[in-house]
Amino acid sequence: MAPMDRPVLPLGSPPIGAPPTERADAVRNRKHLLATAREMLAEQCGSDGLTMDGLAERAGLGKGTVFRRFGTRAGIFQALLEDDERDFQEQVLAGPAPLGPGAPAMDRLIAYGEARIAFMIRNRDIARATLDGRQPIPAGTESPLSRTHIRMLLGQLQLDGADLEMLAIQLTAALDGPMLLYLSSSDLTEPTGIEDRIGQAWQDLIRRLCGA
Amino acid sequence: MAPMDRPVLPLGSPPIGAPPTERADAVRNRKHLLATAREMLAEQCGSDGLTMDGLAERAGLGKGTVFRRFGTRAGIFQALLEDDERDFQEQVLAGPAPLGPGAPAMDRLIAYGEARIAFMIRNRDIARATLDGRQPIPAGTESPLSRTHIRMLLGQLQLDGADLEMLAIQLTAALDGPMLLYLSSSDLTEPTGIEDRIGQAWQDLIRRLCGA
DNA sequence: ACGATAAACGGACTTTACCCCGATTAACAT
DNA sequence: ATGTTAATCGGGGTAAAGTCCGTTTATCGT
Repeated sequence: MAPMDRPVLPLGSPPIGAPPTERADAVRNRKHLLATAREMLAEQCGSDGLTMDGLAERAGLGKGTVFRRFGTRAGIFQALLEDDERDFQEQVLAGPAPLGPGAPAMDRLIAYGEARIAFMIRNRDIARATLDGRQPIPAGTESPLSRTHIRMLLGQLQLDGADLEMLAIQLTAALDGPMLLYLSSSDLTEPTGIEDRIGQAWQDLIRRLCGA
Repeated sequence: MAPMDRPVLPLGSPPIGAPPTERADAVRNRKHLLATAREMLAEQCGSDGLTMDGLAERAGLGKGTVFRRFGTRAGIFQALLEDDERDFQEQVLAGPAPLGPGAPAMDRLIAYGEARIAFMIRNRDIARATLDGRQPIPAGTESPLSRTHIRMLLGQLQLDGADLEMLAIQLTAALDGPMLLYLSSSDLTEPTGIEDRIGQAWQDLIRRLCGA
């Protein structure tokens, strides 16, 4: 018999705990499902109308596969949003200042807020569909990026005596909350320049926070 | 034939547009349903386990009635939360300072935040269950009180040049967001004194905003 | 009191999210 | 190449949300 203590993990991929690699067909199926989901969203204009059965059938796969990949209906939208966040994230980590590195922390914070607001308005339907009242918490997906990035920038400001972790959570909520919870979809669609208004308010909030 | 231009509205009750009065049996049934819902929540410890069929059966009513009264599953939790908010609201409007009137606006704002945080932690299960990703927006229920009250207090502060409506929305989000979206239920249950920590962060946030 | 009317009731029906488990197939070592 | 293993695939099954419409009942004018 072969020894049982040889390393099973292929040395790569996500940390520990998650299955080391994802089988090739699984990867292929996930991409295919996400692409199909986007098609359906584009055609039917609205996150309703995207049903699990419908998605499975259109993708030519079994219903079980869809659920194993995404766990829940909200999970699909979380995956879609995560996907859209990828290049956004790259702009933040390595793009031009002030969104990217190189500018003073406060300027980056303001720039990040404005970019995030635009992103959330653009993707408001998908973002709202990630919410699921019966699931414990939207978990990872919901702005681990926002929270982490804001936390980092706060650390570079001179805010003595503040609980930076908690402040980061509050600011993340102040950033996403309006689009996620408090402004109706029609508010966000109106040509009133609501985006600029929210952005302006964010800038004002940050400036006051910094005592400037 | 009787003249058709006599007033049909019984001169009272909500503004215009809504049916003037609610029939007696409708009122009775709503109260009964809410009470039954509370019983079920208390017994089964958790907002799951409260099903529309189950509620209807236990209340001895038809399913159609439940849906006409509350529209949706989330609607039940919104009604429950609204109900719980009633006495909270009274403390705010007419209770002792600094939560009630009589204290400086900043003190009231801080006191309101702390009270609201405690309230949201106490009712976190119900509050989260009011969220429904497929519905346009949690609508009225979701903190018209918070937003309005915060807006009012902001008006009493000397924040020149701020968009007070939008700032009120952002602060409402900063207040409810942590419990609603970003802290897991286990975080909120831990005996770590998380409540004080969030409250402290809120106080700090408000003080910085006011430049103090 | 009583009849007309509009609202509320009730439960069967449809749709959809989510579960389960036997069949299938990729990944890897020999 | 090929056998072994473990994960994936697939689709039928369950339960719960939400809809519909015929029936019942409260309300109000006479």
